[in-house]
Amino acid sequence: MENAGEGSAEEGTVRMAGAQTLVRGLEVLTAVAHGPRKLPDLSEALGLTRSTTHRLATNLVELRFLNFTPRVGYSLGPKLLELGHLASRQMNLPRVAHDYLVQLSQQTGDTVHLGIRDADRALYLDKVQGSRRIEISSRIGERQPLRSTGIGKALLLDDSEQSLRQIYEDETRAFPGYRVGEAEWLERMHQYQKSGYAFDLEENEDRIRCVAAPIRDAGANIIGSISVSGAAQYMDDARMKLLIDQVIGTAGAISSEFGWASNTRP
Amino acid sequence: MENAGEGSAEEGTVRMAGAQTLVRGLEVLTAVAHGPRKLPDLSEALGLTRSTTHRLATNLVELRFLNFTPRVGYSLGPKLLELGHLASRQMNLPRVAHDYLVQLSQQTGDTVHLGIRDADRALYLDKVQGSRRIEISSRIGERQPLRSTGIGKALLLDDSEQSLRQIYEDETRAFPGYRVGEAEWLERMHQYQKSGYAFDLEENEDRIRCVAAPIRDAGANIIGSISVSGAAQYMDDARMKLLIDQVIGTAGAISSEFGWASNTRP
DNA sequence: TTACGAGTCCCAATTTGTGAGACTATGGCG
DNA sequence: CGCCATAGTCTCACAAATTGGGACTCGTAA
Repeated sequence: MENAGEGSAEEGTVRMAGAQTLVRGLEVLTAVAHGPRKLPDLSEALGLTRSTTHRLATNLVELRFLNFTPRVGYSLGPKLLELGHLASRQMNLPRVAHDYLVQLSQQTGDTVHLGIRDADRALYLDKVQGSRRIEISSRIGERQPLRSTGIGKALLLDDSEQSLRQIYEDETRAFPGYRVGEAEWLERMHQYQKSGYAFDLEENEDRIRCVAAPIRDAGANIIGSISVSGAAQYMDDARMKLLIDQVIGTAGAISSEFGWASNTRP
Repeated sequence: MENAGEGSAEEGTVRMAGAQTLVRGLEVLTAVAHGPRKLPDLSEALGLTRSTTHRLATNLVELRFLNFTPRVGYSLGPKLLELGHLASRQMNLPRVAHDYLVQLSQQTGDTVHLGIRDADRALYLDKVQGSRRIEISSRIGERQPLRSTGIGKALLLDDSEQSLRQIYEDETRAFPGYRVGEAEWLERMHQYQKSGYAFDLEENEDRIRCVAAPIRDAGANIIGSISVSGAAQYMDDARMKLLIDQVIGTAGAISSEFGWASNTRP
């Protein structure tokens, strides 16, 4: 009852339901994505004849999905810029992320949060309650400090040293009494930045620990973050270590909905 | 020598060389661009049967060019974000614009410039000499003031009142002796902002007048500008008025290479 | 000049896409 | 509580659209 039983994801070219021409055309598109290509390169890369490739490419050019520059090759066209931009307007993080959050919550049994950066605070956009009987005192729409929450720290993973200092000091002014000193905090943040995740070790709320990771868009910019939070009794160091992969994995899956591809290099 | 003689751009569905399925699929894509659509809407809008539309859409979803949300409809997918982003990396203004500049220069007989904003100055990236025997003392790579050049003013057409004042005052400090007063200048800029073009009335260089217009990207941001410059003797008010449409037209054509679509509304 | 590579075009064979409609699932309404 | 309406999914026989071999045209390099 599955569609196309032999769905072994070989290498891009999976067998699909009746739209060969469309699929091939779009494959041309993605083949060109990695840099301008000439017709023979394309036809070889896709395993198509020159005729077919040419017809496809010509149509894509006429519809402005590709540019053609004689003696240079085909490159991505304006229509993709246009659609890409419109796509980013249509996406919205909470809607796209929600299902992933639910799934992560079920896998871990813990409460999962989604947040974005709102000026100099972390703004909580979604919360999926875990199965354990622990209440976490966060609410959707609430703004929390960046420096002491998992969500917040994950949002800072691309910030410069200077920017981090700035934030730490601003928040110290606004909320005194944070128990991690500046040097120590910066040290930890550097570690998190290298590793691609962040912890909250009962810093923001007593007895609550979190594992968090950033969500990125097509430009690799951090557009949000997720965290798994639990009572310290369930969150010993060993378990937090285990959660890292799951949290990064889920964040990565959401990121790829926003066009992020781990192999995007300038 | 033209491509496709009968190119009356009726309404999306133009007849083209052998790739119906591809074209239809891409039409589905652009139909979804204007907001999430349900299957029946799509099939009616494109004049296709439900079956066909569904097959196309399904394939687009599998390739991540579309998202499907039950009970909501189809929306643009992550792959478009990804390709849009890559496309913007492949584009570069001078290369894309050059041919348009040459064409505009030939049409008008005047010298045409291309510039971008570089911090608080206008940076000249390209210059196409006109047919008249007039030397204009600009050079590619040169940085000029924003407030007194056509190129510069066109770059400011989206700036706020506050930002304009700031720039005027900064440049007054750097280059005293500009003959247009602040109030007058702001007044003119407001007029230009409303109209979508800008003049340089011998402000930057004696006896030289320009007509300029901005180039926009998919997000409607101003990414550069072009200007037609000529000796004042050839550039009376009447001729400048006539040039406006040509300059705006050329700027618009370049803009559309960058995914700008005049009908892009939030 | 010849040779070559890249792009363009043509046409018969047939693979592939098409559309009518049956079928399923889901939510709203009487 | 069950029935209708709506949205989406799937199948199949037919025919239309796509395919690819190869010929043709440029323009550049040798």
